[in-house]
Amino acid sequence: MPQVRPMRADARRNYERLLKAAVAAFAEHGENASLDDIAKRAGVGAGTLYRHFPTRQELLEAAYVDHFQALGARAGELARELSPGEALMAWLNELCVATIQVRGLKSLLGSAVADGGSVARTACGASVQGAAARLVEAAQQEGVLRADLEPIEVLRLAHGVATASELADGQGREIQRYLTLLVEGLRPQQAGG
Amino acid sequence: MPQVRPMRADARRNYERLLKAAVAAFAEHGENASLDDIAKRAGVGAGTLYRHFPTRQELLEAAYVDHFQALGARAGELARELSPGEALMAWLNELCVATIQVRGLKSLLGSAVADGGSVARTACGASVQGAAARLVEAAQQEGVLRADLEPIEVLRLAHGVATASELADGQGREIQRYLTLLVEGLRPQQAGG
DNA sequence: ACCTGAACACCGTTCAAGT
DNA sequence: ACCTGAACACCGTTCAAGT
Repeated sequence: MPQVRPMRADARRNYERLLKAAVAAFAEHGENASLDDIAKRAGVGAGTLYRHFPTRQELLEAAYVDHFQALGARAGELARELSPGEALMAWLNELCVATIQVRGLKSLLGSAVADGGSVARTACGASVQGAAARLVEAAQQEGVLRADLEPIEVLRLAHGVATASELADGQGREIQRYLTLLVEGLRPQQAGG
Repeated sequence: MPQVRPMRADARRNYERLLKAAVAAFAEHGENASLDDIAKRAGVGAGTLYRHFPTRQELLEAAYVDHFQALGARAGELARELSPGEALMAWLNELCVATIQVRGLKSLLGSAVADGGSVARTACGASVQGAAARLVEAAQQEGVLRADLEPIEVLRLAHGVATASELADGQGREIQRYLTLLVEGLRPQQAGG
């Protein structure tokens, strides 16, 4: 393990200023917020931004790492409070709400579940995938979820539900309905089902 | 009805060149292809592009109108060849394939089913929505599709399935599987269902 | 009525010079 | 080792001048 050298004081301060400015800018303008503007807001040169965050993706991940961790932690809470099936549904619902309502988060969540996505093994992707794996497996053992589903497939389908809900009203009032449709299927329900 | 004045000969020629260049550029670089490059390829000034197509969206719609009409026509063919349930499934499958595989088409299909989308009442949006309405209603009358579904909801969910499939492999090998999951639901299948 | 292309504003990215 | 900010390339959009 190579020692991680501590940052020089000015570097550390600039890093934190950049992160703070990025969080604000992404929240305000979405994932395509101007990098130049972020550097300006942080009071640093453009080159300094690139030194700390060579790609927009890396800056996005750093800006949203708290959200990802919160989603992961939330899975544990729900698993303690609810039955496996209910916990999975409740968590997917919150995931979809965050996907739509937290500006800039959607593309990051998308790449966290994309095939070969660069985020897949970062802290961000890992926490969401780990949470999904635990909830999905518990629901499968209870027999309330198809056994042939991979956790990442459930995440991808939830991303699809969020996308569909976003098309419906841009806010997320249809998330519950579309999630239910996904779980129950589009075929007519059996009487007494 | 105001008479539509025929275009001046040079204007008409430029319009067609722009459209041809746009089709090629969108196919090559996706929906964000450079407008400046399109004008250059067409051999016209940038201003001429804006005169004919004031927004990127309008140029996109013009470039993909054939695809939309083909999708609409395809619904009729499938309705003649298959049962209502099968026709709907087959058409949604083709729709998802086009969503993923035809470069530049996805965002246009998205806005065609978005709430209050500007495309909703253009020829593009109308042909897809009309096709979906006929297939959905036929399937509902056969009793193979939930009666509480609006056609546009089915289109939105299909867009979600396409998105999920795109995350899976970028091509569409999972479309059939994810569509089936949507129709049958994520709950375990009943024995003999 | 339509076209051209220069002009402007904005953004991402790099890099020489500075500390 | 890190920072600054000018420089470059690229793009979208507008508009004065031209036919």
